[in-house]
Amino acid sequence: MTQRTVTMKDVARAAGVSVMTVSRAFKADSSVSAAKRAQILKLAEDLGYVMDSTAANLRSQRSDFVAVTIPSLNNANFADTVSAMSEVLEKSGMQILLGYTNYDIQQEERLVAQFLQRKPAAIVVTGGLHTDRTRKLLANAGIPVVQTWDLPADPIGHVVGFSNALSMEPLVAHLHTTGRQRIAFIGGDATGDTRGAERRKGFIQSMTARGLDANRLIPGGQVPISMKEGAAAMATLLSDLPDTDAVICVSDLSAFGALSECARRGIAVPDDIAIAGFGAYEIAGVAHPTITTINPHPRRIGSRTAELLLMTLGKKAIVDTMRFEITPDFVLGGSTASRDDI
Amino acid sequence: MTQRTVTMKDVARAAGVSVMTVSRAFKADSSVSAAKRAQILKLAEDLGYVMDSTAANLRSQRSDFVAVTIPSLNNANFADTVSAMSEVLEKSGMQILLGYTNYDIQQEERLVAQFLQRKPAAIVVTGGLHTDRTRKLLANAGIPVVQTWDLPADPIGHVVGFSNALSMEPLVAHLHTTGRQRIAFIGGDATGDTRGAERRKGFIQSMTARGLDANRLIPGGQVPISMKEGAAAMATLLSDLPDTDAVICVSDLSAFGALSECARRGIAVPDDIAIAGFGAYEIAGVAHPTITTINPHPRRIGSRTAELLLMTLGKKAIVDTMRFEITPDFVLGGSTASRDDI
DNA sequence: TTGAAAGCGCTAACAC
DNA sequence: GTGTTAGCGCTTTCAA
Repeated sequence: MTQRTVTMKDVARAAGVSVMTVSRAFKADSSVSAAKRAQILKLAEDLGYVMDSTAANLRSQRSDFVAVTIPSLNNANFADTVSAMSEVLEKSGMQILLGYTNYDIQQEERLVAQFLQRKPAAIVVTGGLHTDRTRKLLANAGIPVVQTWDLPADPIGHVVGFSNALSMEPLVAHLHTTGRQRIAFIGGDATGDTRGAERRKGFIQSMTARGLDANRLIPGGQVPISMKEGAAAMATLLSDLPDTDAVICVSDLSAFGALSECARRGIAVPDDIAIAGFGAYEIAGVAHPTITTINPHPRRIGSRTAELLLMTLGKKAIVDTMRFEITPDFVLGGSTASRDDI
Repeated sequence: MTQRTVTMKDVARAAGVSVMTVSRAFKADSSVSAAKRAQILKLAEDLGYVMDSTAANLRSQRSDFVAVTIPSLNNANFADTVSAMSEVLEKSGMQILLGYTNYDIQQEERLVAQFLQRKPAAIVVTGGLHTDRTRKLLANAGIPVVQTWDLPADPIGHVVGFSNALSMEPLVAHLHTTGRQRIAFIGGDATGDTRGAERRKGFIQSMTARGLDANRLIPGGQVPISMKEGAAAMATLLSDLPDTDAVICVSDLSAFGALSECARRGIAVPDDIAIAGFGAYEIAGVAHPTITTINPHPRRIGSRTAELLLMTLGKKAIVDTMRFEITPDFVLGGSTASRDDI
């Protein structure tokens, strides 16, 4: 419980060397004799020395961490993206500074401003919609910027994402070709969830392109639309538009809520109504029946982002921006089996 | 895209004042004239100035962030704890530096070491089991330490948690008094998940105290035991010990997996077998039937921790350690309804 | 209310 | 291989 913190100077004095030698002993690639290094590291450990990376970063004018903002901590898909990113980055000795925006671009602005004060090596944000000030801060930060989980029309820097709108097409195609005609959409109306809104927009486009009625839109409520809200929306759908024969939900969580509401009411899925989701969350593969969904490959988004950063950070200047497009995959579940198959 | 970063000096020159005045203008409580402050802040914004908190922290020898480690990002309960903590802390202008250990105390050691290099104002860890070096690092850090989600016998600093072992008692009591005799336990065997292990231990104690057989223990597999593993464990249970009439799962996620396995096999819950979980995850309230569970109040753990820190950080020295015990609540669901009720 | 000087702990740059 | 000097951008301290 010593109160004065042990500094490099203390270690240097104890080892009878200069602080510079101690500094070098802590860097792998330097030119300290092996014996001296071992002695210094041992001594440092005994003294309880902890390097002050605040000072190191200030002096060297660089840091070994990447700032990342996600909409919500409590979302397995974003968590997977961050985990995968982290696994790649930590191999190069980099860390992630994680923050969440609560699906609020004002909150994002505050977070980005705070993060930039810490001088990260790069910054990764989720989505392509930001406040003007956030855009300005990011553009002027002088570090690599990556926007993920989206394909912004007017990107700030690098992009690793997919089209949320186009991701709905395989679902609509599948439902239509398996004989569904009156297809509804749950969610995508929540303020802040731009990706959900994009998916609803894509649903409308795909329906309209097929000459199907795209007006069966059920609001999902507060962002992030959860299981309970999915169940409530399903209840609304069943009472307002009882002839609906299929429903696409903005995520698997709401789809599971919808599914459980059907179970509760004794409505057969997929016989009476087909249900599809988005995200390929674990529950889609475990629910009974399993839920047809779209896998946007969250881990791939994370690892591609990390690889991109490792490439870029080697360079002295930000030469040009890159754009990685991820292709979401259709995942067939029991919840949309065609009636003929039953 | 200017490459040289704008510093306080640049702002000072532009405003025709000293850097000290600029510095003061950025602190709320200082003594700069209102007009000058407004002018300086405006100028700073125009120049794209971003304060370097690396330098500020180094000079002032303090920081405005709290380091937090959790076992996994992908866990709604830990996410809730962090969210609640964050909401309280940000009112005092503090931020959270979040890292996850992947349920591995070696990984935790690395993370704690890295976090301490950044000189956080305090550090919060999940659980009470750490490597010797982690304990030493935490004890010597000279900052408040909080262990959460557990009640360690030999705490390092403050504690905000509950007894995972004792949390099983209400479940066993409930199942026993509603006529269940042959009760199994799924999970709690995964290396790294000490809280799961504690719950299994508590299950055995509660069963033994009632003179019930506590040997129906089904391994859940890799940590964190998920829905799929819960389903697989249920399959094992049903084939190995078919006369089992109730099962407690280490978490609601595995409980839901178990429930869905029963649905798949046409086994009636709770008629043929009762299922209970732990954690009061959203799915427990949405599944059909709803799942009986224990609510450990993850948000309360987070907000209590944050309040404790705000109290402590005001003081100059760490005076004495505090211990907040959270009381988990029993939540009755349909998955354990007594047979007479059916 | 404002400014000048000093220095937080470390590393870049250069010397030997 | 090792040491010396200077200084990263800010805030503490003291003076005016």
